[in-house]
Amino acid sequence: MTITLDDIAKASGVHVSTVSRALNNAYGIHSDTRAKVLATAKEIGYRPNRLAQGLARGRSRTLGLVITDIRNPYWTEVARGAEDAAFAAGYDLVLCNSDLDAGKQTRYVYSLLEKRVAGILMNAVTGLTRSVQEDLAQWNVPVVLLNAPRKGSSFSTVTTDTFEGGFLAGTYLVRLGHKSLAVLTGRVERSNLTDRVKGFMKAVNSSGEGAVATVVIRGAHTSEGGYEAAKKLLANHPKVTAIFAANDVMAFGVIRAIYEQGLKVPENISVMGFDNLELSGIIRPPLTTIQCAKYEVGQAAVELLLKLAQQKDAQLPEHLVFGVRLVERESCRPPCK
Amino acid sequence: MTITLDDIAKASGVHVSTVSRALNNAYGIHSDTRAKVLATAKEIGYRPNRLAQGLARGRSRTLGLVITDIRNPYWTEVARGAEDAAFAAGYDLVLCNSDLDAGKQTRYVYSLLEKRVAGILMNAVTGLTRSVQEDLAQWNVPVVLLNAPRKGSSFSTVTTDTFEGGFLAGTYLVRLGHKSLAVLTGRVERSNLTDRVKGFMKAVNSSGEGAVATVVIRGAHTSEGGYEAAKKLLANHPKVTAIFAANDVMAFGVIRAIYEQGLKVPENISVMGFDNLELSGIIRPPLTTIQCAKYEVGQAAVELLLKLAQQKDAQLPEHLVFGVRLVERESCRPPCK
DNA sequence: CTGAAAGCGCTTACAG
DNA sequence: CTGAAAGCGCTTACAG
Repeated sequence: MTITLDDIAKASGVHVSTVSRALNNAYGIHSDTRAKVLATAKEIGYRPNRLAQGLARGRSRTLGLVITDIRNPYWTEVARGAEDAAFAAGYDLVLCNSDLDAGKQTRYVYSLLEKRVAGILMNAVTGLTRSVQEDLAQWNVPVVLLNAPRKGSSFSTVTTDTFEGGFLAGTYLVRLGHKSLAVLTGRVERSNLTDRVKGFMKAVNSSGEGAVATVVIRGAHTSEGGYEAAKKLLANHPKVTAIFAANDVMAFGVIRAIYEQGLKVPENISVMGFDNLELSGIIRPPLTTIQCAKYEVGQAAVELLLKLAQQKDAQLPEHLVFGVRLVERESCRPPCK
Repeated sequence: MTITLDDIAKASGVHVSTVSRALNNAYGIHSDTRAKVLATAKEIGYRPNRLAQGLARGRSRTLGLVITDIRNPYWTEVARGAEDAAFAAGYDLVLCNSDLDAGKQTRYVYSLLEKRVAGILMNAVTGLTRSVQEDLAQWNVPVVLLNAPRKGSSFSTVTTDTFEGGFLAGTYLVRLGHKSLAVLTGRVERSNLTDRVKGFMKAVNSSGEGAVATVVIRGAHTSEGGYEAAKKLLANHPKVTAIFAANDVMAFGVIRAIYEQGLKVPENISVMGFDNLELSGIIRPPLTTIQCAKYEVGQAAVELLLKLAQQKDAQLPEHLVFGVRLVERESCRPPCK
């Protein structure tokens, strides 16, 4: 039923190995032969069996993308960039939502390995036990991490300068005159968030303006998480005049919580996000936030992965960092006295 | 370097075919043998080569998901539902963003076919030429479409009752007292949108209230598309008091355009969406919209796909339709006189 | 430049 | 219940 190399071989009167070479554009093939093979392949509607190809070559043209959750708009953008780059290179992308669950993450990784993927893009290896991480390194399949590099790790990374982003945010709010600031961040495991918090803290504490950002509240990095964290914050720390949410989605929840209390943004409380999602410019008030690469991160990560995959043996890990920029919109202003 | 069935066979003193049967839990294996094989497999860290398995079995445990764009939150939800269902069944999901581009769609389909996927989930087959569609049917791989069934098509579908959704929206706005309504919809090819517009029109025209919804403006089904369409509408049809956007994302853009004109929602103009995205309850004003299944659509589509894949030969197509429900929030009210 | 053969790592009738 | 063998559809040294 399905058409194989052998069918082309018979139809064009050459050996199957010659057909293979012609199709793969290998050296040492007479151009007439190649032309004939290509023509009959097209004529009889040949479609290569990628499974057989992968088995023979020892590697498939597939990439794995393991992220927390595709529903987080940040990852959605990253995924789109990754998929576009993969498609452009003739690879396809397997989507894996780990929910940052160690068990799922591990299962995904082994599943990808078993498929002999050409490379793996991952959110983070936090959650993978040391033994799984070693296993992963043993398999000698290129891995690019999408979070900040950890010292001693052998994995490459493509990421954003989140520390700088946090620093910009902190500097901006302090300049606006805020003295009592709060940070809403995600769970501890997400080192990314920690970096932006560190940057923010540094800006606030080193400003010499007497501003303080003692309040750090942790919640899920979702709009619901932001909402809950903000409610807690408003109840316990009424003097806070500016809130830095660790990402825009959390900021959306923060704004909702503030309005529910009968307060307004930015009149009563300033709110800043991080990520600059498309929607952040659309909601009201338009959100002041930190612009960072998302699509480009996914794209660059795939390109790096493919480059690593091209190389013979394991190489030194590479680290790519994208810059950030503050996007001033309407959700922040000086505190009212 | 990699561990194969043969290694297990040697290590446990049985033939490779016995190892295969033990691992696959086939009938007619002595339980002691199985136990021993399983134990040594685990001990030496065996990982099956899915490529070889797929080749031998003639099918891989992979599913393809071809959608317009993962960045559209509607598809994001569908994709997550699909991925969860696939993961639960031990399959993985290849993500394909077609942008509704005929060429890309075609390339994706063939790419999936070449990988011998167990099934394909697709946005729509519009864009595929008749010959590609026939080709697809020939391959005998189950396909589930995520849009309304077309008569004469042999593909199964899992979808939402968008006509009813449009009807609910129209009925609601007319009851509120609106006489001059507008619809903002997407490009013509997206039959889904057409159905919801038809339902809306029917409700308005059959209301007996003298309401009219003549204005239909087409734009991209993105927030930008909604923004542009609304600007045009506001300029040319100042009497319109209610706008039905074909999806929530467009509605976000509509609201932005209205505020930019110095008007307010719902004070001056009511706005309704369709989809009930998570963000629709978070923005201000919270959006009145039509709730429809998204995650569940993806999930059900994968389950149907897997069911079809289980069956021997081609079956009659199945059609699953999810119901809808109006979610009343704050973006609509009676028109001011 | 091309053919013949072995091999990639599994599965699955076929014997026994 | 288990072994031996053929086969899935390619690729790739090895000869010539």
